[in-house]
Amino acid sequence: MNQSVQVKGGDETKERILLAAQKLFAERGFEAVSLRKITTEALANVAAVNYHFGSKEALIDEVIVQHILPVMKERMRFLDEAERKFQAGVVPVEVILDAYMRPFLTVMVESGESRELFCKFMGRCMSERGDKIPEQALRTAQRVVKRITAMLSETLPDVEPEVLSWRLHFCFGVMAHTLMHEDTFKTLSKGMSGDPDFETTLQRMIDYCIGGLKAGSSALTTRSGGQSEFFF
Amino acid sequence: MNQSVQVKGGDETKERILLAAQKLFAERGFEAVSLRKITTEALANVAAVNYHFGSKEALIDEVIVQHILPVMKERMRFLDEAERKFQAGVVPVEVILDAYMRPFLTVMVESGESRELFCKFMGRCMSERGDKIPEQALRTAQRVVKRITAMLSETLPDVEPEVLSWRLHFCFGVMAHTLMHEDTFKTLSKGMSGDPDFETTLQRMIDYCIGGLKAGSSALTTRSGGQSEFFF
DNA sequence: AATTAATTTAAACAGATGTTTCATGCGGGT
DNA sequence: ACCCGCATGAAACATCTGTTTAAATTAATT
Repeated sequence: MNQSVQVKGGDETKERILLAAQKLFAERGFEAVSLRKITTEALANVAAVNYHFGSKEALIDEVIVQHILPVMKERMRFLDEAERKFQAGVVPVEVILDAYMRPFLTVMVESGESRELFCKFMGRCMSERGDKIPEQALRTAQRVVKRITAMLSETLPDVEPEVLSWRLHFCFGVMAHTLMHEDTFKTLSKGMSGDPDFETTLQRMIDYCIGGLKAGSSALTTRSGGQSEFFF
Repeated sequence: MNQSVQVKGGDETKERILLAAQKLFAERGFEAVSLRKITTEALANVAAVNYHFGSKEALIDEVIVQHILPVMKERMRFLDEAERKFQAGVVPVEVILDAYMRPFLTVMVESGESRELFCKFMGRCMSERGDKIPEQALRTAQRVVKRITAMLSETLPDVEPEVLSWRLHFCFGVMAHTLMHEDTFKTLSKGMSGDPDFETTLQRMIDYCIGGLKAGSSALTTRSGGQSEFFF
């Protein structure tokens, strides 16, 4: 029994690098952060990155997967729960959207990460890396989106499939933009209302997206709802 | 009669650089494109950038201003038109949103730029440069957003100011994400419907955003609507 | 035609980039 | 004890980054 023997300290270096990378990626973006900055922050050697991960690109992929997979799994869990609860009829839009967006909150909380860093990182994943998600995360993401699309079209049978696909992507846009700039938006609410927690932001996004998904459409119809390459 | 004397060919080099920069920025992002790649594409010397613009950052700013200002002016024009037309009562949401989003289309058309490049460039402006718009464009952008916010709160008096501010930013998100990934989304509609033009995309965004702006909100209220630093 | 200014060029700048090499240290296993 | 696989470290790799220099070229003015 010796498969990957790191009984004691093991590769705490690897962990430190992953942590530093996530922080710096969140703050400055994937392209903008150099390996030196990462390894300095992680108190490690430059070569350690290529030793443990193979390349910068591979490091990026691993940080992304490590953050996205839990979100996807949580989404699946919420969707399961929703379908169990509403197995009599269709699942309401707000429940689907909640299952889609809330995981960001739950995963953030249980990972104990700072809200700002987590949000920015996720936002960057969507806006800077939306078209090159690592294979591993991609498959899960595809399953989630397919499932949500299916559930939504049951709940909103009046919305044409193609229009629904577009509107779902609009929901992505809302999320990506909001996560990215959550810290900036908080100044939106710096009256006496204090620091609105993420729960408030979440609810605002959901309210808005419900309205968007249910909206009437002004004629202009085309056929066939496809699937794009975006899966956050 | 000699202020900035470039009567004939003048600074066509400057133009070529601006054009090449805009193209490459659209394709790969601001940080990712080097001056060498730009000057090679523009058939110019590397030093030409620093000669004509001063620095890479200044070049970026100029490309952005050059693209954003026309959009802002067009928005103002549409808003004027709308207020003239509806001076009797309030301006409908769809008209405000149209005035806000359509300028992308009109400016794109009259500048004769490729749709894909134009969209991606604008999308990148919003998602990568949202928090550092050059001063010149910032002032105009602020005026536009202030005005739209004011008009919207007249049209939707039931939506609290703070909620409305958030929802307007959600509209930004929809636009940014959509512009960024318009080319990808087009595969969404590659049934027999052919290539949906931007007019269709525009209408879909507007429909969705109308729904979002008008949406009911689930309790959860706080006070005071502020203004953030985002002005696209 | 001579002078001046504006533009373009090749070359070099100092520093940063991702990656590789090779020597060193550390740990348990037989 | 030895050895071996794993992990680290300092240094060098070649290439690329934005910017600057100073000479060469072009164009406009007098």
